[in-house]
Amino acid sequence: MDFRQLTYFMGVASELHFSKASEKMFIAQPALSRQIQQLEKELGVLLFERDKRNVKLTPAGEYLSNEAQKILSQLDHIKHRTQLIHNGEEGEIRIGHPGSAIYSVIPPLLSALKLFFPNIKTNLSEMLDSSVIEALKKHEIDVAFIRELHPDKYLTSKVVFREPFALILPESHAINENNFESLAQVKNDNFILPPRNSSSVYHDLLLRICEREGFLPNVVHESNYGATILKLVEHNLGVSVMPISYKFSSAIKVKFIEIKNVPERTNLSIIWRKDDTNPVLKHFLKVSDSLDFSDGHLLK
Amino acid sequence: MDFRQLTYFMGVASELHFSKASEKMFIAQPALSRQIQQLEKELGVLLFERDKRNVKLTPAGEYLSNEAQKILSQLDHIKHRTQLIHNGEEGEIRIGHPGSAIYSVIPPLLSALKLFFPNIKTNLSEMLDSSVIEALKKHEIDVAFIRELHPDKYLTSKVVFREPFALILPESHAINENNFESLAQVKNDNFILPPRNSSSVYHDLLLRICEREGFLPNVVHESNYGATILKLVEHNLGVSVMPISYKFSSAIKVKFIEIKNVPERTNLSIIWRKDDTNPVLKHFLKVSDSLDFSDGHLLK
DNA sequence: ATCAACTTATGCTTTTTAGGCATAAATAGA
DNA sequence: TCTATTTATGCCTAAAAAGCATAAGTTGAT
Repeated sequence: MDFRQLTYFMGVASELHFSKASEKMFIAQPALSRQIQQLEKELGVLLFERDKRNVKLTPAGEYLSNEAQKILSQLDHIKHRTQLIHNGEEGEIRIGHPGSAIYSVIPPLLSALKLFFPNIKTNLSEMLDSSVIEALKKHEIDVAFIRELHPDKYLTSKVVFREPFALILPESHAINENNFESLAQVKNDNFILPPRNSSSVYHDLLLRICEREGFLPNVVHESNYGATILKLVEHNLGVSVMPISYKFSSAIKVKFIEIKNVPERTNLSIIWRKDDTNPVLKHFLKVSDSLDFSDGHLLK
Repeated sequence: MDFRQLTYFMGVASELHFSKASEKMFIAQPALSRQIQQLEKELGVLLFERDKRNVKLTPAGEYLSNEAQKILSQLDHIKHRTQLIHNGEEGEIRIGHPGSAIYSVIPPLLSALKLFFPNIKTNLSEMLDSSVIEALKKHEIDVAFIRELHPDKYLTSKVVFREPFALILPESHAINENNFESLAQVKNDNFILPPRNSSSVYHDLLLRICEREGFLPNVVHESNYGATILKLVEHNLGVSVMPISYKFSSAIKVKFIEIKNVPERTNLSIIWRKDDTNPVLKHFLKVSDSLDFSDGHLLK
């Protein structure tokens, strides 16, 4: 049973006339007759009752024509969707990201993606930098945002966003936007930071700044999650330094004071498998290229 | 896109290895490679990523393999059911019948049909003899039970059941099983019968009997429907003569007295289109042939 | 009754497609 | 570097499909 035969069968079934059907399908009538005969022979089923004058469907033919109709249109549909997927216009992309990215690049990126590729689904997983590499290699995600880059043979990455740090203070803290001048002013405060091993960027950059200011921060609490750190600050357990995009996290009773007049910035990079040929990824990268994540642009 | 190609594609998709797949499907590996290439070319879609060492599905190939799987098994199913229908083991038969047949041949016939052909559906339409011929010719029904035969070029019929008449009396009537001897005893009663034009059998047979007994029945009500006649008798509006199988209609307050000692009988025939090739009909006729509807057998 | 018109089936030939074999090309691993 | 492995390509053969001519059967008109 061949799709060609099935198509021919549908032609005859709708015309109930071999000659007319053969014209419509641009083949000679004997060829058509024989294809139908073959189909009937293969099935062991008479599909048409024909005398020399009239052609009509048998009950089995009736049934087959209904079902074949469905199958053929399903097939068209599948063909079409396969092509969409090939072109990357349909599909899913699984994105790993640090919590902070939710406050910066992710919203405009998803909007743009939806706009240009309405049939691409996204699947977001918040994860720590330390899990991202493994998740990519295990094919658990297709692309990720990451703050800290480790060169890797199988991965490619690109910086997409660069932002200053902010000093995070409890509402009641004496320092504010107006009287803040440098980190030296909090040299005696307790600090809450991510653990050194899971995220060396903050540490190293912060240490560099502090070093210039002539002190070492006294870390009394550690947490991997930005939201947790914010809560601890809110409860007066210390101060912190975080990417300024956390300002948009609607954290309450906490002050964000941009640390200006220092060169240090934190990067957000996008990272993916070098050999990933999924066309959806290409579109994702294209869309993220097209957006302007330049410093501050998204932080208004 | 060809059914064969899809099957080959599924073979490679499940093995992810052209050579192994080709062995499993008993064709040479180059032939298989080429068929996949053709499919890819036709779709304009890369289905496998192959380097010289590994073969894996692209996202589009992944999608297609899921869908093709479904399509192929659907197709198997359809093939099978088409064959069942061809063999008459599946399908529907639409049966026209007079109300009375519900009390005689229909129950055992449907049971037997269900037993031997569990996938044949039946569709019963109660109709008057006068509608049956037209309904058959319009293909509204496939077969019918009928009391009165009119020879017809396009129809074939066969008597399947023969039964005596019964005298139908209201419960209060003086005559009963014991004192009944002949119809002459009700010669002065009012009669309720079907109209002469719609069903001449009762009339003609009844008139023949009455004639022998030396009277003419006085018809005061007419109805086409047995159930109606029984109701009228129940309400003391007259007496009637009907096929004895109405005894099983659970009519209440009505007496059925078999008219013995007369040769007249009413036939129930089965009738169908001579040229009907529907295999379900063949089975239906075979089953009805196999049942013993001999006089009285079903009337215990 | 015969003939013309029409419709599907069959015989034969050509064209197209599929499949096989040998082998190239490429790559991983010893 | 060599071997084993695996997919792709060239070329030929075999099978299948399609075309053309025409047979065979049926209907309806003259």
